[in-house]
Amino acid sequence: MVCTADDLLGWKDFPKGLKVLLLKEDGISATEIKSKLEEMDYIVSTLFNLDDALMEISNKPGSFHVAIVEVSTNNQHECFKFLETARDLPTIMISNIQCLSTMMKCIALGAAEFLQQPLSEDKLRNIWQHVVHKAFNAKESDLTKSLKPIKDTVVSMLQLPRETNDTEDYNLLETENSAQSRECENEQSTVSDKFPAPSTPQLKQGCRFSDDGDCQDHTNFLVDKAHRGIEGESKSVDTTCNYLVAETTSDNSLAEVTVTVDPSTTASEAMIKEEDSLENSRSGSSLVSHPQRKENKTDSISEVKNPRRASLHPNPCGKKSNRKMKVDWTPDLHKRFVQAVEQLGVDQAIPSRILDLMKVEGLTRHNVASHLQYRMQRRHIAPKDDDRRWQHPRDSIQRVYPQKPIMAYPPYHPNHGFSTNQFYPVWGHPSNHLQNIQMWGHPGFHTWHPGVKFSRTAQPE
DNA sequence: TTTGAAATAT
DNA sequence: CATATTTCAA
Repeated sequence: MVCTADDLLGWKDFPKGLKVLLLKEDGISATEIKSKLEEMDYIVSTLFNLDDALMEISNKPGSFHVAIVEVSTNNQHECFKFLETARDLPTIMISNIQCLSTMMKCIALGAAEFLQQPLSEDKLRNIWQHVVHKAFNAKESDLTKSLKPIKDTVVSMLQLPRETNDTEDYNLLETENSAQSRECENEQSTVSDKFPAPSTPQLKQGCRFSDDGDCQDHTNFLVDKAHRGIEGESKSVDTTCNYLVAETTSDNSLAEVTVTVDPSTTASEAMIKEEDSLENSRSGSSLVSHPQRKENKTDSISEVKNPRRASLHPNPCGKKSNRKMKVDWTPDLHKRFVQAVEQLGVDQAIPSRILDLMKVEGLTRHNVASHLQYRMQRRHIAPKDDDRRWQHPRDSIQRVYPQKPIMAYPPYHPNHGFSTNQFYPVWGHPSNHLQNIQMWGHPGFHTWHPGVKFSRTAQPE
């Protein structure tokens, strides 16, 4: 092993020490590539035929981080076999031939990338990306001994120093956000913590960390995303990142689009909502970043964090607000909320589940709970107006429940048109808001008693 | 630990 | 007042 988890701190120049298996029949150019890679501090083992290579990886499983395999017209079969055998090893195909079907087959068999020769330095230098990609896509249990340290390292690099100290940081985050636009290039000791996070239109800046249990740091988010397959199978490792974002279109339907975000510009999109802020441009409300105050749950690498960071960013306002910034419940955000609730049905519509369904990064369960409560109260006080605002004109997800609203209905009803203008969210028919309150409070209680008010606790009026 | 309601803050 | 967060008891 090049590096164990304990070596993390010592792993200064990240790609350094990654072990590369080079399978290439042409010894001369193999040597060339090898030496180039070694200049970049990769550790290269050259194998000249398939059998040796396969033996190497089977004898010492986990002893390579990445493989580079040359495919030619003659050895395709062998290459395919390699790919099939070495599924766990990120494998980069290199070739002098340009055969689409060969390329496709390689990729289909799991090749990480197909590179045309000659190989540029950049291509070679960046092969580590596939290792990281692999490390993050593999299930925790599948992480080999060689992959685990990689992941840990990357995690530690992405880890935010700011999470230990509280309040001070988020003001600086704001200032940073405006200016940090291109801080992505030279990361060494101060590794970027602005790793571009996926963002939704509502949440233009994807870096909001909450301090409670809902906190998902970027790393976790990425991992999570990978596990859910949201990001798709894209193995291409580029300098840009593909993000899947949800976009609310004008007709109120939720569409998913993939956008390509250049990491260097992502942050410029960040917008912080603050009372004095120069008007947030319309397009985006935004969640804002938070002070981190309590424990950091980043067990394994907690000591990696960089305490200097805090002092780097004096709090310009001297303001010590521990209070979280408000979440701006934009119509779009609210829409997602409503849809989540509808999908769940009233029985299941509890904050944590709603939160799950909403899939809005940075939003906390508390936010959702609060919103839930608030909306319910509103409903109680001013049912009419509010209800109107809740409805989604062309969105047929909503149903009218003339009778007892029971939950069991399919999650989506894409184009179900209603001709009535009596659209009310399942939980909130204006004339029944009291009952609804009762129902929300007591999911198990199914009898519907119009006009009877229930509440869990006495309501001081 | 999570929830809904109540208390507060902005 | 509106609307969010925080607190708190269950």
